[in-house]
Amino acid sequence: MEHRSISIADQIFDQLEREILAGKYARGEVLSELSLSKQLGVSRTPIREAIRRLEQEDFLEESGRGAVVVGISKEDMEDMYEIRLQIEGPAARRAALNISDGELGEIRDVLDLQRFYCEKNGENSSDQIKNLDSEFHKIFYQSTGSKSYFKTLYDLHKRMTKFRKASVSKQSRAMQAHQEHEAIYEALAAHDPDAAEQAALAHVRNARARMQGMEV
Amino acid sequence: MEHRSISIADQIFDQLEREILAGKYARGEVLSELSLSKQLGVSRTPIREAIRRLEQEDFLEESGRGAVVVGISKEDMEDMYEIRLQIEGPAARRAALNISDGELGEIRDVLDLQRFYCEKNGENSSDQIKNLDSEFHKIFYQSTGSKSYFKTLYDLHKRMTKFRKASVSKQSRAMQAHQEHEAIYEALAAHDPDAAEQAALAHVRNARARMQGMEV
DNA sequence: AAGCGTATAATTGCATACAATTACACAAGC
DNA sequence: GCTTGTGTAATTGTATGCAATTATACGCTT
Repeated sequence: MEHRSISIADQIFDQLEREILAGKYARGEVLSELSLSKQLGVSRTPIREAIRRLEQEDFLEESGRGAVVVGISKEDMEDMYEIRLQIEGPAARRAALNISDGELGEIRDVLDLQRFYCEKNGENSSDQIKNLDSEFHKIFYQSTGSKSYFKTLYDLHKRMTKFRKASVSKQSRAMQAHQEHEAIYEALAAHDPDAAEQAALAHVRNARARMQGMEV
Repeated sequence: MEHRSISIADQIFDQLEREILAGKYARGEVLSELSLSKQLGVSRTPIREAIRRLEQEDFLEESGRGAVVVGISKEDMEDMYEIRLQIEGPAARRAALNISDGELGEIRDVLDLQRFYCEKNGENSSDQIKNLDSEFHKIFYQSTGSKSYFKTLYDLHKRMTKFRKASVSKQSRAMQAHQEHEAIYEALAAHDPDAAEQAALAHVRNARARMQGMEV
């Protein structure tokens, strides 16, 4: 084999990351190795590894007693939107030029599912919509063909997801975001850099506007 | 105490990161937990933790047999310069407005030392100059007062450092970079956003030009 | 009642043992 | 000659034990 198999530590890292991004843990909440290990039925070692990696990602922060969940301030959010407004245009241009048919298909599937959940508006639709939102941006950024654009933008996106707990839960806003995603998709499918840039920037601007109407 | 004390794992993480950035390990080289633990005289546990954090930072990559040092392509470097050109201007403007006297003093000290090593051009001046270069950018980015600008730009800078093995070793280029740093310092000390933006962008452009004349 | 010091409980840091996986070499078969 | 299979060595994955650090509660002093 070329790669190590998926370890317990990997699974726990993914799970904790997902849960943190989903807002399961309040900011400032303490995660202790021992309690997590008892709760999840594994030893402290893989838990420890997952926590350390999350600390490295700045999702957790060490303190005297356990790892605490870090919060994001509204100012941080504004800064991240500002940064995205500067680099997401060129990224969209690249994506329009480089995106493959396979990637377009993946995005198409994601968007169809997203529309489904938006219209359904069921019990846990909110989490699903947020996951699909991440998936959309992941493929979009990957299609730039640039490791650095992808890493920079996707890191920002993950960070921002943590803040958007309640934001996308309102159906009208979720639908609005979905339609902006569709516009980006159209531009990418047409391999039109100008349209892609415009659509991507409009999406960031609108997302920022939606965020600003919220309380922290 | 509020914080955990500096652990062996932390020290090893710092050391390995520094060594990787200094180019001690060739790209593709394999770091095994056991050999590192024997070599450094500690158990595998802290080694393991350091390696996992470095993997999280994309400096190492897991493979079937140990963690391998990841390389950076010239294309990646170009992309990172492109990204920096887009966000380093606004960052410099913020820094000019927000920087404290304390931070200005720290930068002053770093630049004086850097000049010293540039003129000395001794045996291991190259490593020192590179460390001071990182230190300069670290303080510079911190002085934006924005966590997100700092994280985004400093991440990019660390990544790029890995590539610049031989670049700053040439004395003339090191001195050139130093003078560009001085120009940024002047603008920051004068709290002049326009000048800071110009100086920062000029530095990025020149660094890119210096890089482009190199072989991979 | 407020502050300080100590004892104790909880938690992390590290080491080590063992299991499981993976890679590698070498030989057999086609 | 190339592939395939097997055995062995090397390496990682996980659990656990113990030491050390840290936080917390409680009693003492002022």
